[in-house]
Amino acid sequence: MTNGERRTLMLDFLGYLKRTHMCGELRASDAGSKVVLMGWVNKRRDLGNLIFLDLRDRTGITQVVVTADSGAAHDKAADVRSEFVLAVIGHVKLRDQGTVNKNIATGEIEVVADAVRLLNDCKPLPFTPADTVLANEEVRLKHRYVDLRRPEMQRNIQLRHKVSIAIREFLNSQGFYEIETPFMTRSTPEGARDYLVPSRVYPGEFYALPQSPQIFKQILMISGFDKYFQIVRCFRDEDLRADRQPEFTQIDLEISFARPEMVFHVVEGFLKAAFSTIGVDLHTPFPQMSYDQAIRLYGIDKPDLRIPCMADVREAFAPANLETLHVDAELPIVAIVIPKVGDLSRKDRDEIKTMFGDRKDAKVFEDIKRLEKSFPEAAAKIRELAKPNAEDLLVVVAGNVLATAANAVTDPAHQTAVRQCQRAYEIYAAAGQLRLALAQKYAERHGAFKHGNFRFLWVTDFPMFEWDEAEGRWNAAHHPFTSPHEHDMDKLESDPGAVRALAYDVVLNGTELGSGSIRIHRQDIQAKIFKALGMSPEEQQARFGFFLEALQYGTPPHGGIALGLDRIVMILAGAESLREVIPFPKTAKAVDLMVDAPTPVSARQLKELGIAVVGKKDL
RNA sequence: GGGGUCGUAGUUCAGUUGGUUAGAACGCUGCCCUGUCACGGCAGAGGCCGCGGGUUCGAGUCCCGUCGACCCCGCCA
Repeated sequence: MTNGERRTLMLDFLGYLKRTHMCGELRASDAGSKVVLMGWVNKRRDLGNLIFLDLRDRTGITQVVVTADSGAAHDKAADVRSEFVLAVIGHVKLRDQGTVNKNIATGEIEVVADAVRLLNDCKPLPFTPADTVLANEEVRLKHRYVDLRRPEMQRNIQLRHKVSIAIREFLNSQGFYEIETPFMTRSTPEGARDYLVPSRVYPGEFYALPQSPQIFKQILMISGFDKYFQIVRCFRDEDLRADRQPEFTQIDLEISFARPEMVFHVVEGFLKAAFSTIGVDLHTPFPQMSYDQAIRLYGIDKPDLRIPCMADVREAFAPANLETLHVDAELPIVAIVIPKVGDLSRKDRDEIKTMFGDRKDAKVFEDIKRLEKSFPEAAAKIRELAKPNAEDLLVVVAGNVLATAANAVTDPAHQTAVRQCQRAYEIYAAAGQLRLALAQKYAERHGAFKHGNFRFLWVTDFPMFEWDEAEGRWNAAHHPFTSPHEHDMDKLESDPGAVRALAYDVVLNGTELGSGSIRIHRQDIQAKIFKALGMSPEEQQARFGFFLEALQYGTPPHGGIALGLDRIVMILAGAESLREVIPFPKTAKAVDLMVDAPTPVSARQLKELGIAVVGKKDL
C-alpha cells in the first residue's frame, strides 16, 4: 500500500447513540461513570495490545484507552488515524499515580473504551490540529476547516462570540434597539471604493455594499428610534493590511439628543463588559486628548500610551546651535524616550538612522552622547525636558533647513500657514514613526508591549477639513455630515483649517478601534459645510439628495460611533493579524483561498446582467 | 501603483564557492510493541527545487521575467 492509500474501512452509523459529556469535561469525581464521548482523534499512540486515543472536541481532550480484551473496539482503534470522527462508549477510570497528565484539564482520568464507533474517516491531511509547528498561512487558509479545529483558533472564535454577546447584552440593557440596515444599497462616490452588485432588473445599474450604515442609522434617528445599534458587516474595496480586511464587522451605534460624553460613556460601558469576559477589569472613563495634542506628543492621531510621549525640546537649542546643525528654527524639535533600552552598540545606533530613513525634511540625532560633546548645554537641557532614566534610549528629531528654492512660497497667505503647519506635522509624524519603530524593536527590553497591557484613549477635536493639495480644495476630514464645534462656526468661511469637528476616535494601544461624531442635524449648517467644501447645490442634490430631504423633516440632534469588532477581538486574543480572529478571511490580495473567490462567471450570467467584460489587458 | 521578505517531499526546514544519485524531522505505508501522552523500534514509499526564459561544459544555487503568500508605503470620507 502506498502513501495516501488506506484499506477500506467499515464506518458505523450514529444510530440512537447520545453524547453524555464533552471531551474537556470529565474530572476525577466522574470516576466510575459510564460515558459516551464524541469527537476527533487528535492523536493515536498505538502500543500494540494497548492503544491510546486522544479524543478532541471544542472543549478539550480526553485520553481514551483501548485494550486488547475489548475485542472489536481494539480492532477499530488500530485502524483509526488523525482526525477520524469517533464515538467512544466507555467508563471513566482514575489514572494511576504515575500516569497522570498535568498538561490537560482531564489529565487525572481516562476513558476505558467498551465500544468504539467509527463515525467517519479522514484522508491524510496537509497538517493537523495537533501539529506542534504551525503550517504556512496559505495552507491553513486553503484548509481552513482543519485550521479552525486548532485549539487556538477555537479559542479566538469563542472569544469573538463572547465579546459580541457581552456587547449586545450591554447595549440592550441601555435601551438600544438592534436594527438591521440593507446590504444592497446606493453607491456613495466619496470615501473608499465600493463593492458593486449589478442589478438584473435594471441592466447597467448597480447596488453598492455599504462601507458603513452611516446614512441609514442617521435616518433611524430621524425616524425616532432614539438609540440604535448593530453588529454589522461593512465592505471596502481597498488594499488589505494585517489589520484591514475587505469585509469586516463593526459595532455601529447612534444616539438621539447625544453629546460626545454620552457616546463615550456607552462605549466605555460595552468595552468594559467585553473585556470582563476575559477577566480584564477596565478602568473607566478613558483618558482624553485633543487631536492637536496627539500630534504634538505622539506624532500620530492614534497614540500608543504604553510608551512615554515625545517631548518638545526646541528651547534647548540656542540659535547658533541650530545654524551649526542645519536645523530649521521654525520647526519643532522633539525628543523620543524609549524606556530600559540600555547601552547601544555603534551598529545599533546606525540602525536607528536606517529606521528613520533618508529624509529631506527631517533629521535624527541618534547619538545623544555625541551631541553632548559638541553642545553640552543643549544636551543637558534636552535631558531636563525629556526626563529619561539612566537606562532609557533618547533620540532627537528635528527639521532640516531646506534649500530656498524648495521652500519658495507663491501661494496665498492661508496656504503659507497651511504649508508651515504641514511641515511641522511632518516632523512630528516622522518622530512618531521612529518612536513606534524603536518601541517595537526594543519591546523585549521595555516590556510595555506584553499582552494584557490595555491603554485606551479618546482622541477629540479632529480638524473639520483637510487641505487637498492635488485638487486645491478643502475635503471633509471625517465625513460631510460631521458637526463642527459650536465655537468654530464663525471660522467656516474665514479659516476652514482651524475649524474643529465634534469628531472622536477611540484608540487602544496605538490601534484605532472606532471613530464617530456628533452629526449635523440642521439644514442651515449643512449648507454652510457643503459651501466650505466647494460643493454646488446641484452636486449636493445628486450625491445626497434623499438624505438632505430627510434632514428637513424634523431631525433631532444626534451622534454616534462605530468600532471594529475584529480589531477588538484581535487585541483581546493577543493576535498579530485580523485573520486570526475572522473564521474565513481573505488574503492580502483579497482572495478567499478556501472557496477560491473571486472567479469569472458564465457568459450567460453576464448577459443577463447586461455586463460585458473587457479583456484584462485593456484595463 | 511602489518597496521588502519568502517559495525545495504531504508539512516544517537544511542544502557550502555553481560540480556525483537533493537531505533531516514530523506525517504516510508495512511489521513489532500493555502505560503512552512530541510513545518507542525496524523497514519502505514519497521531489517538475513555484512557473518560464537566460548565462554556463554543468543551475536548487547566478541573472531576467512571471505567479503566489506575508509585511510596509500609497489608498482606507
